[in-house]
Amino acid sequence: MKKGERRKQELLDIAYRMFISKGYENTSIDDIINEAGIAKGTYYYYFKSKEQTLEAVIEMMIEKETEAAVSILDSDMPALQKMVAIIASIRPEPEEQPIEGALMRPENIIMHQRIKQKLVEKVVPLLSKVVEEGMEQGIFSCDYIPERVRMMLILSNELFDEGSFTDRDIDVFIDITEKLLGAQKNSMDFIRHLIAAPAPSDVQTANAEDKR
Amino acid sequence: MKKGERRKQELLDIAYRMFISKGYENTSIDDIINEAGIAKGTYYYYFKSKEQTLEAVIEMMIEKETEAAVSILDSDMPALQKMVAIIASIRPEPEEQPIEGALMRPENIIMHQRIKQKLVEKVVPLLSKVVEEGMEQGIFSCDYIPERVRMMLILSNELFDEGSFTDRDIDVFIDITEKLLGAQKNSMDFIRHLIAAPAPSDVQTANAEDKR
DNA sequence: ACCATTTTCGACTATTAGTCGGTTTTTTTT
DNA sequence: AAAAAAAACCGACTAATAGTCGAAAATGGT
Repeated sequence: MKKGERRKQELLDIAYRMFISKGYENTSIDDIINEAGIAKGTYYYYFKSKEQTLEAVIEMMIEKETEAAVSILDSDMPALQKMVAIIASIRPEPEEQPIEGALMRPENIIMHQRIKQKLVEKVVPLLSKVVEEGMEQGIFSCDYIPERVRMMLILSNELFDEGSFTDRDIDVFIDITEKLLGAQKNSMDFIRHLIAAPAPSDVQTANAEDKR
Repeated sequence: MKKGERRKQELLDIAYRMFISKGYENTSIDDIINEAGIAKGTYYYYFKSKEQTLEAVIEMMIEKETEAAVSILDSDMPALQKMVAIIASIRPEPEEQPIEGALMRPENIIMHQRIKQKLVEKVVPLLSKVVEEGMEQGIFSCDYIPERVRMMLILSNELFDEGSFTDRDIDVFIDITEKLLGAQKNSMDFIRHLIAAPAPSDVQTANAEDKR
């Protein structure tokens, strides 16, 4: 009952790596089992189908990405800072960025799409909590919070996940986010640093800046 | 030089119908050629690959859907009315709605995604023109028009293409669209009629809060 | 009638997801 | 420790399917 779990995790890790690097469609079961050094039957002892493997892999990714967000939520920073931190935490890590933007390549649309969908699903309640806190702190002012948060996330996903966005996109996105949540003009300028910046660290400074 | 064109169109029509009704993934080349009564080789004489067939089918759909929009643009209604008409014209026809919401089913994500993407690409310039006209008419007031229009379309696609949206979603979408384009409060309520049929429009309360 | 071009054919290959009955390994029971 | 049961594993096999290829048939101009 223990060995099985380890094996399943091993297969999951391999699948994860291969899906990311070569894409879901371009990864065959044979690829996976060769890498793992096991037989076909063993693979299907652990997974009902390739499809289901994808499901599990995505589940795993989302889990990993949201657990950081949850701990941020439970901390006691001010709402805006939480927002910064959470949004930063759900941006895909560089290692997860498949080579040559493979995630955006046509053959990987499925995986990409699913990840986005699940991520939104998971993050909406978290960010909604933050917005509620922000309302108490007088930073935000709006109704229908989950719906608004969801739209914000959808927009951010669709606009910025693919590499091709402009400064104008960012400007408009900030503008609309502020209006969406009823925030002060320019109060959400920190978003700029979360998106475009090739600079690695500096998540802390984001908050420092918007108190002008 | 004539027969070929007809045949290609015929295959395209068959592929279109089958992709829509059974989904892209669930339609095999054999399905198509059986329906058409031709041999494998003939099919591949006209199409390089299944993938490329999908490309052509989508091209065809988009073309059909946008040509109506273009003629609306060229007419001389007031801007708001044009907007209504164009948005209405790009909503998928019932016949194109695959059975049982097949377009949203996982196996059809690819096709669905591509259609949305291409449609946005095509419609952004058209609606941008309308918004420009609307600005001259004093209805809208904003900068970065194409970016804003694009966001509006992305949101509408992601929110309303799948069946699962609420009245709240519509309310927030209207609110945000007005703010996005700098339109008068409630001036874009007509969107409600373009999206959902069932609900009576009494749920006006959404924006009552943030009037300041 | 002849040739070139276009169109058509269908058998064949290659890849791949998934199945199945049996074998080995591990754990539990006696 | 032996036997039984359960878990983990094996790999040959099936079925589906995208795509290839060389040859045959239709077409059209001269």
